[in-house]
Amino acid sequence: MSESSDTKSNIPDLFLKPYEPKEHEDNIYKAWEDSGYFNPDVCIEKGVTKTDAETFSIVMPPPNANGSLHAGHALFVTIEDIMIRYSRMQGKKTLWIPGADHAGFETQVVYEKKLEKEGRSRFDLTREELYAEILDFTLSNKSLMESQLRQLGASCDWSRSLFTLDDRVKKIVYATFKQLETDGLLYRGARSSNWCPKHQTSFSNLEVEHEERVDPFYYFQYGPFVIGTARPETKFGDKYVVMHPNDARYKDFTHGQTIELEWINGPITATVIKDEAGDPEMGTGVMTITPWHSGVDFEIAKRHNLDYEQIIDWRGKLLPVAGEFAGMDIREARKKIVEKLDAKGLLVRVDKKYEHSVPCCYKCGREIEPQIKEQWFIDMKPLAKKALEALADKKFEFVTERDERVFIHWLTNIEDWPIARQIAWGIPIPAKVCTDCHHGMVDLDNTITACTKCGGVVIEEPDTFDTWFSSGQWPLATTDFGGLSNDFEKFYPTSVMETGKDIIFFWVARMVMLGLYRTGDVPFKKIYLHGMVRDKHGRKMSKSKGNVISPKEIQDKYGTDALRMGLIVNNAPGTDMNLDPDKVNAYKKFANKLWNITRFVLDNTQDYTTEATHTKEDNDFEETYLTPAILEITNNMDKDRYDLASERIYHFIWDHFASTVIEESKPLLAQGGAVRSSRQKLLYHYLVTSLKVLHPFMPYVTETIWQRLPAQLKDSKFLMIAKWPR
RNA sequence: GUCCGGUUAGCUCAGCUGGUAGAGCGCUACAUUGACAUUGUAGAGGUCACAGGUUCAAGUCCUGUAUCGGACACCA
Repeated sequence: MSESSDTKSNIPDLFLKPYEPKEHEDNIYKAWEDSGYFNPDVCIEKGVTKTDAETFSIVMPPPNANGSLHAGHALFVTIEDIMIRYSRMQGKKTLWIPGADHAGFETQVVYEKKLEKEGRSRFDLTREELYAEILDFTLSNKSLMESQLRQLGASCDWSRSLFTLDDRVKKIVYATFKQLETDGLLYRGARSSNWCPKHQTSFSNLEVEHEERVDPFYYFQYGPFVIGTARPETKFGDKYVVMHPNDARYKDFTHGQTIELEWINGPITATVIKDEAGDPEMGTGVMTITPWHSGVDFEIAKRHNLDYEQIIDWRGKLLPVAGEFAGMDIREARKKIVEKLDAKGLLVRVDKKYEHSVPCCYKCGREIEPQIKEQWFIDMKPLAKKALEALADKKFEFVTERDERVFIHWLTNIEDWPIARQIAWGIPIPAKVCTDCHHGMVDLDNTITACTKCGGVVIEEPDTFDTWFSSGQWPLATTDFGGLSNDFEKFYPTSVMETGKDIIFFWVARMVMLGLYRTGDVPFKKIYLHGMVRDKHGRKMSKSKGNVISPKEIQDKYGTDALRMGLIVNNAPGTDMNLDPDKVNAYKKFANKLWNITRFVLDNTQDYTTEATHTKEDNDFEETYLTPAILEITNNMDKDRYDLASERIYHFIWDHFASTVIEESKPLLAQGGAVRSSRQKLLYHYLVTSLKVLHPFMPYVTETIWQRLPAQLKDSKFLMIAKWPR
């Protein structure tokens, strides 16, 4: 072929070797980032996006900056990047704001484990020292985490990246804290709280897991009564005996009546309390109460204005009230106390198979010890009411409808939120506490020197915020609410909140409530919740099972595009998805298939000129197959069914484009003349369309190919900003 | 206890507003200097958990059963 120039004939040669992801991904990402097109302002500046274009924005759930990204991160990055790239190709003003989470308690736990390995302990360090060490640790992890986000192909706007401890965040969080006080929605009070004796902090109910257990249930003689308990170690201070007012068995006892009886460490005086909390069906229908170490008991005590006393200290050891058992760990004391009561003839019987659920620390599994503690609480009912109204008014919606009912249920039954944590790693609570009357005062400017209520001496609040309190305001911080830029006006409410369904209460619900509270508007219009990533047999990934698959190792082996496809195809929104390396491998092959398709097309179109026109047959062919395919794919994209869209694209390219169109083209191309040039035009059209619709899913291989296509075929320099086909 | 989901090919899962089943992997046989062995062609394999019901017609809607799982709440 004398007329083909050297440069032309070299083009297919670029595709001679199989597609090797590692050779291209880093360069492609760098080219994207350098182009500035991740930033919508740059897109407008350079004429890629129209000034009056529709806006599409997502706030990224900031990954914890305390380790490597796991498969769950890879999933959310993929879903959100698909949304973002699709939106950008549709010409929308598209913004994806990345960030990093200091992840308060989570990170402190990770760091404590690291300390333990080094033979150190958090309790050897001052708060300031611990904070400084964790900050170093977090910042170095943050950059590692960000480079992993880049490798996954996240087309987010790094110029707007935010860290949850940045001043901008604190400023908003503090203002919210103050406003809550002003509006009477913040209070400090003694309440039963979930205390972890290992981690030395309290938790909200969401951070407590309930473990099903079978334990012995002991019946003891308590004066004239037989009481049942699974927790003998709390019984030292029990001097109230409670029963239902209508329980006929105990009608001879009257409320307030005192009874002398022999107990663990000698004779005591007990008082009879008639309260409807006493369940006649449970045990003997009689119980003693330990208000300091049981939320329910505390409520009973408050109703009847009873005394309460701490029995177990903050480390889980018995206090002097336990007499000879003082200082003993409760886990050990339990047996010993039963032995002693048995020796005294007070053990009536033991039911060995008592099934119940025990509250445990979600992090270490240690039994939660309820403790009365002065705590900061937010009155959630008014906030929840607004959120429910906004949902009813369709201010926002759920993609996965079944989550809506779960959301409503939780908000309807919401409890007050304890927002203080007794840990160093977090945003300090800007407040003073009165040492006399325990009144708490928000003090943003550090100006309060005496109690505003009683004039007493105040001390600085040592606790930090629950990390979800600040995270709950993340959409405000990332869109620069109250700041100098006009991002808030442009991008709030954001278009979609995409995150894991495991944090629907922790995070999503609180963002809705706090967003509404501060701005009067919801933080996002749509909620897309994904499930958990499991191993290929559907088992939860865990280190102990040894079935953890890191995104990095999958990317190294099969490429980022293949990983993304493996996470998306055939995985319906909101369902748990299983990551199978064999499936990922199938998409590695697919990338290569596309690579070779390109090679074939370029090989057979070197004499193509843009003046070529379609024959009627080819025109009809496109109308019959290509146009409906684009329509169907686009429809599924618009319905957030990326699982269906990606599968359709896969089969369109492999079964239709490669197996049918290309095969049928071979003899037609050989005919030459108008038939040949028409086919060339059709092949190009198929190729360009395929690259475009596949790009949100497999951005690297499609962009790599795009960069190697002749300029005459392209409507933009980068596929990333090319026009979505119609 | 309250609520929610699943049960479809050997494995992992799709199947939208009802019309006698699909994908990936795996398996079997054959092909191969032909854009691609990271391939092609052909094929085996499913009474769609079970029992009733609605319907001309039910994985697809209703009721119940079994079984697995999840969320929330909670106990003495």
